[in-house]
Amino acid sequence: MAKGGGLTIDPDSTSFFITNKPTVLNSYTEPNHTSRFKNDIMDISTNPIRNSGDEDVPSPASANWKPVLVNEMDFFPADRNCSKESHRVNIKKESAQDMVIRSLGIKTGLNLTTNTSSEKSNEDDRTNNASNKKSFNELIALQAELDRMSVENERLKVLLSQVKDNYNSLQIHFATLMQHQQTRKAKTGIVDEVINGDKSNGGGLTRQFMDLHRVEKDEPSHTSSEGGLRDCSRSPMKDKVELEYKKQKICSSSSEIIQLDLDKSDSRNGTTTTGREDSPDQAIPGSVLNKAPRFTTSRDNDHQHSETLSMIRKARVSVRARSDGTTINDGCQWRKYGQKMAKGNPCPRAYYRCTMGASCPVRKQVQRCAEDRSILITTYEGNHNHPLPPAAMATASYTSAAASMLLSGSMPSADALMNSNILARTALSSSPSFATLSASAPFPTVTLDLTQPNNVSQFQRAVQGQFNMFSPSLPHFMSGPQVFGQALQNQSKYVGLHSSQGIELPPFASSNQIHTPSLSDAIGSATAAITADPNFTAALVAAITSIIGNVHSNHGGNSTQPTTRNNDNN
DNA sequence: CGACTTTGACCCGCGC
DNA sequence: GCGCGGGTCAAAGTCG
Repeated sequence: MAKGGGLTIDPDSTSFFITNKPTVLNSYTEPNHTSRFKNDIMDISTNPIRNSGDEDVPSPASANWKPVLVNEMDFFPADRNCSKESHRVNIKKESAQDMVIRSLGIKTGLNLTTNTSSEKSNEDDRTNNASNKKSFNELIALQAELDRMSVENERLKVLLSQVKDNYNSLQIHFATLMQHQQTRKAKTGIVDEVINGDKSNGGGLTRQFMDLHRVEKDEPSHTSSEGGLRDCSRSPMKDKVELEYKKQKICSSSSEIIQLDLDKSDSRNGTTTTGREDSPDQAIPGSVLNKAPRFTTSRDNDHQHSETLSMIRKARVSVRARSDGTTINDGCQWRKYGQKMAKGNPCPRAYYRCTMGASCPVRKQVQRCAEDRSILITTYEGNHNHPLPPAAMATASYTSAAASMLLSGSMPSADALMNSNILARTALSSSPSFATLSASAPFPTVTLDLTQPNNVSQFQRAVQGQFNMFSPSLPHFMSGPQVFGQALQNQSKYVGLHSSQGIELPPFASSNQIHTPSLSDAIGSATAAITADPNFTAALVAAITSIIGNVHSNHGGNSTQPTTRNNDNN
């Protein structure tokens, strides 16, 4: 954003950020950037009558007219249709404003003039009316603006509520999978790689998730043999029926298992649980749901909780982009604390730590691709514990959007989020090449491949389409101004201009070069920002793992998984 | 002089 | 238990 001073954007192209709240947005506004929204406010409140020839509103034909810097969101899509020339916007607004005033003028005019009509001269009346009307115009305009913002606020509240529901659903799904695996472990006593994962706090847990669906799929066939291990008094047929029921229950909705997990975390956090008020324990007597919680102790839950946190902490976002520099300029400050030669890659891997916060845990690894050394692979890990600078915030949208697409796909409902098959399909269909999930990496990793211009273009289109739909399943932070910053629009338009014109995007600007904004930089800082939201990271981990698991099961454990790729390229 | 980079040593998990 | 590899530490060096 700050580095995008030279970036001018055609205002017609900012069509997909119309749903944000203006007041919040302004808090992210850099004062030296033109804001159409702020201009609108100023036009209405301080300068209601302005002709197209006014000096402070340069005409597009004039020499000093410049395209509008799209540094903020435009909340008035109706205005956008005629907003290419700012003075037309003013005229239109004035007309609409006058209409409002006229429509209200009957009432207000009577109130203001009836008491004075018989006591003052016509000149006084005209003077008073003029001044009253002027101030009243301002009041009316402000009131109208306030009303509009209130409506927008209400709409955003509804949207936020929907997003919260979606997030809860995702969390529930995650907890379900965890609990299901824990239950199965407790039942069968099978010692597999999951247990190995317990020691490694991250890698094994990933595999644990990847195995979830495979295990689930194989469960019926294992039931007869494992039944004796679990409980000799239970018949295989009974186990099978209960397992089938459990599978259905897990796939369809939340359960007591989930509720217990949520309650645990809630009590730990000192917050209250939203939603889930049913008590399936009584509702389904004798079902496996009743028994399932008994297989897991509080110690197991604690361990599971720590595993979850660890996994969340280990979730990574990787970006592949071309760059000549040693690293990408992503808006954050990094300190190099190590460098190692990684196996299978002649290029050293550098380790960086975020130094913007006192004890910011965010780290990133930078390594050149072995096959193509012009490609720089940057992997981010951890959550920022400090506010991100505008330069980093601005570009956060891209990676966030990529992850969002993986999370939400095109599905508008929370149920869709629960359906990881759809998620996987969406991940395949909507982002087949520029965003991939790593199944073989030790940690769940989202990889954005921006080395191909087509990918950039595709990514930009997908992001734009996603935001146009503004799916309710979009994570809540995705709707915030911290993500949809003004420079995002700059960046997106920048990308759009280049991609649409078939011009290859500039390579990564290195930190030690004169910096010009690029999508690659945007991605880099966006990746850093995406990790700033632990809730999202948790949801991301859940979604990724569920996708991986479904792909795993859908392909019957086939190793050739089209949605996965090892971003290590080793 | 402080911030940052370099680089060898060290720690730890994992596979054999 | 041992070796390997990834990740981190910390002292020394470098730079502005």
